[in-house]
This record gives sequence, structure tokens and C-alpha cells, in this order.
Amino acid sequence: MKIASFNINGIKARGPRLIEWLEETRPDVACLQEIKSQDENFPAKDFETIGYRAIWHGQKGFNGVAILARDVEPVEMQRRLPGDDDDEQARYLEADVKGVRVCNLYLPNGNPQPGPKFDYKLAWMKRLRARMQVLRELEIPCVVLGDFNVIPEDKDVWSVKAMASDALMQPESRDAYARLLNDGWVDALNTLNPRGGVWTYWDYQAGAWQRDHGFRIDHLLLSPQAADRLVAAGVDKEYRGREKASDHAPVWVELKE
DNA sequence: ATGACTGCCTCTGGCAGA
Repeated sequence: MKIASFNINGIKARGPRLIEWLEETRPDVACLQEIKSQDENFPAKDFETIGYRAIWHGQKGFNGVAILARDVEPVEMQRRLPGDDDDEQARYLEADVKGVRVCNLYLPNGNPQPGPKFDYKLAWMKRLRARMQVLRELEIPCVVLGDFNVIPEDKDVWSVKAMASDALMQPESRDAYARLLNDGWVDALNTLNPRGGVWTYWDYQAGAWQRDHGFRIDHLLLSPQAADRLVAAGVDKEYRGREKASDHAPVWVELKE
């Protein structure tokens, strides 16, 4: 069972690229972030045409997440991250698909830091930890995946110096991410690539893609019951080099049936 | 190097992204 995550940076702008990727790689589940679409404009029919059913949580202009499943309807289990009723941003969606709990997130970027946006990021990560503790206690195969907007370690970035003051790699961001792993979640890409040097994002600016100036911020975290079934994980890097590409590449994990 | 690019919803320039 292949479960993928893709920050598409606008579902309207990325439509053809997205359909192309789904048809070429055929993941069982595809979690999308930054759909930047209101609910009524979500192109569900385009996905049905190629065999995917979807649930989505949109928002005007930015954010927005969706879960697509091949041949089956994703069963929605949670919408919005619990812990703050005033949080209106569309960043979290959970579903059961073929016996696996799939939790799709778009974690706040947090720049500039310090400031209110960074405070929101850290508060969001605290709420995420609480949710993931509940999920882990279910003792089921569960994958929490998406754009975490955290560079976990120095080996996950092309230049530590260039990114030193960025919210993505502040000690507070990294500590909050490390706490998730310490609670018993397995970072699939890191486990299979312990030496680092694996990127999932390349900036549009300054020829970052051509120079391979990237970093790893899209993650797939596995509950123990999912980690037991880990077969492979990877980055569909090639899609970052195509015409009208997102600035993120898709990431995926393969679990034993 | 105050640089760079892209998408969104238009107050077609300002914000957000990372």
C-alpha cells in the first residue's frame, strides 16, 4: 500500500501536473497540501475520472488540504487539529483508508521569527503532539504525513548557514519535531536515508533547483504498527523539474499489505 | 545583494510562501 504526500502549491495552477503524477505513480492514498482553493471550487470530478475519491478542507486564497484514495471513499475521522476552537486555518484532515489511519497536515511556516506567526507554529506543534499521542494509543497502523515545515537536522538542508535564521530550523521547531519521534513515531524517509542529503523542497528563486539547493520538510511519520510494515519510502524528485512544477516534490511510503 | 520566483484574488499590487 503506497501512501503519498504532495504540497502542490495551488490546485488550480497544478491541475495537469497533479493528474499526471497520479496516473504515473498510482498511489493508494494521496495527501495534498496548499490546495489554495475554496471548497466549492475543488475539482473532485477530475479525480473521479481517473479513479480517485476525495475529501477536502479548503480555504480562500491559501492553505487547504485534501485526501485522495484510489477506488475507495476515504472515511473522514477528523477535520481541523483539536485544541484551539479559534483556529480557522485549513491545515488538518484525517481519514481511514483500507485499514490505515491517514493524517494529512500542513504545518504553519512560522516566518518571520520571532513573532506571532512563529508563536502560532509552536502552539500548533504542541497541539499536534497531543493529537498524535491519542493516535498512538489507538495502537493501529497510522501515518501522519504532510508539509511539516521543519528541517529536522543539519543533514536535511543544503546550507545550514543560509537557513540559520529561518523558522524551519530554529531549535524550538526542531525540538518540537524531535518530541514527536521520541513519543514513538518513525520518520520513514530518515530511517531509510540515515546519512541525510534527501530534499523534498527547492525554492523557485535563485536557481535553487538547478543548483540542488533544497531541504527536507515533507515528512511521513509512522506509528509502531505502521513501521512494522515499512517496505520503502522515497521522493518523486523528477516532478520538481517539470514544467509548471510545485516547489515541493511528492514523497511516499510503501507499507506491506 | 534591500536581489532572485510563483500563486492567489484581485484594491493587477500586496500578501504569503519557505
